[in-house]
Amino acid sequence: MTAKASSENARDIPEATVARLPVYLRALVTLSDAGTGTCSSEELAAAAGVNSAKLRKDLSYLGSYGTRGVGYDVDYLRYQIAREIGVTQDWPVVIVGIGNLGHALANYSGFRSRGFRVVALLDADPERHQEVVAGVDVRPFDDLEQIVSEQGVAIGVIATPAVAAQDVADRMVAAGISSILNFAPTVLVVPDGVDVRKVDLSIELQILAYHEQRKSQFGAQGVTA
Amino acid sequence: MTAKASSENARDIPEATVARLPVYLRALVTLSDAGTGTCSSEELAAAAGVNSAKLRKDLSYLGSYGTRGVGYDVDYLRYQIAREIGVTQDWPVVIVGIGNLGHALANYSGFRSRGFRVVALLDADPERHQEVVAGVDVRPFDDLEQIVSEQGVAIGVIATPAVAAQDVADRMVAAGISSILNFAPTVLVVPDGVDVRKVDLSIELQILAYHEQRKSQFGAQGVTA
DNA sequence: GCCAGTTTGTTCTCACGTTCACAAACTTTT
DNA sequence: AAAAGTTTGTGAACGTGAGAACAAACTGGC
Repeated sequence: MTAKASSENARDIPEATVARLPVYLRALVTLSDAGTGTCSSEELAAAAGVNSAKLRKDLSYLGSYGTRGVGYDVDYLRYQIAREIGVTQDWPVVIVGIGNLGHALANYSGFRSRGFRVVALLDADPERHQEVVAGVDVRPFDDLEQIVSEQGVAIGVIATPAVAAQDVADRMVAAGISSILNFAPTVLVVPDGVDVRKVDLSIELQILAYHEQRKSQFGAQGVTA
Repeated sequence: MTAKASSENARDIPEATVARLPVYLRALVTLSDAGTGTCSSEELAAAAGVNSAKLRKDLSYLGSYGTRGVGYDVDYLRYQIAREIGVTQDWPVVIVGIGNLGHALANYSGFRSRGFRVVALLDADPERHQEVVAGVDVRPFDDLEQIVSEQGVAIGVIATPAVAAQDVADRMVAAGISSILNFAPTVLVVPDGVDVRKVDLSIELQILAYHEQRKSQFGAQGVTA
């Protein structure tokens, strides 16, 4: 903790905005594919499922890419957001844990088409090392370090059982990975400088259950997210 | 939009707190399994990966379940949180779309053990109707209405391709489902009173990519979530 | 060239969420 | 029984996010 390291940089995009940029990007891709050349903040906001004031404010953090009285050029804005997120070039990704979920992730076409390339599938179980999933063959977990350094991997995905997740994370960090997407239902402890995002299926259901329970208690009351 | 329907109820738990309750619950289950009878807010906070002041404030919305100078009774607090979330009894759930991801979800043991029961797997493709996944057989999507009404299903999971998701959601809502967990990369439009939560794999990766890109630009600076 | 219409970018205000700090309430020791 | 030590529950300060509202900047018609 050297000092207040922040705020030297002009562009400080709020976290809430960063989380929405990929949604806008997807909406823009859809519009572009439909042949739309220009769109207003109102249209794009509708496509992204947010309110237009919020959309305009979010976009204003990136710069002034719209034209007053006209709207946004779809392809131009699409490129600017992709550049800001950093998905104009591909990110190599390793997936560890090739169970049911790992299979699904390896086969998910949305990764490839959105700036990510699965360069390796790793599993500790030797029985799986013969398998080929989505055109990539499953390799021993011990190959991690080699793959990470050779391919310059910065992002790792953990799809192992909960008990193994922390060990996998430790090895990933030691190997040089600095961003982890964790599907295992565990809290990961990582050093400063390493980002972790978690996706927890049962937590999402539990949140729904909470609201569902309340709906049935009193008059219906939705929290349409 | 009839009126400001809120605030008639005493217990109004903030959304941010609701999202963390399942995390606390999981930590408590782990502690309980390890034989721990009592824990302080500091310990539980560490296990849940949050700061202890936040934990205490979150718990205070539920009531006063701790003892000053002592801490929390693990099993008692566990029950109270489970009751508040509504997972003391099982919720029947239907999963629509039995592709790779649907398979993974159907096999996910974390649902069953955390208050959810997969009562049906539905898919529009007749080729899949012979399959049995995780002990449940795959049935035609058209059986939705019957299953929902017979089993009293309130929660639906969408694991279809993006193009089908909105149609599935519409059918679910019409059949009486009022909470949807959406894995398809689309913005769903639903009536008031229906909750939607979305899990988007590629968006999570894109958020990581954004931070990763900034790390390599300047001095390392983590946003350890 | 001016005026009416449109749409962005931004300011202001309010609500929500986080963290600190401490009094209240309990246990243990003397 | 009083004092010293713990730990919760909460009030108050601070920071972040959301939405309304409007000025600034553009287009197109006359």
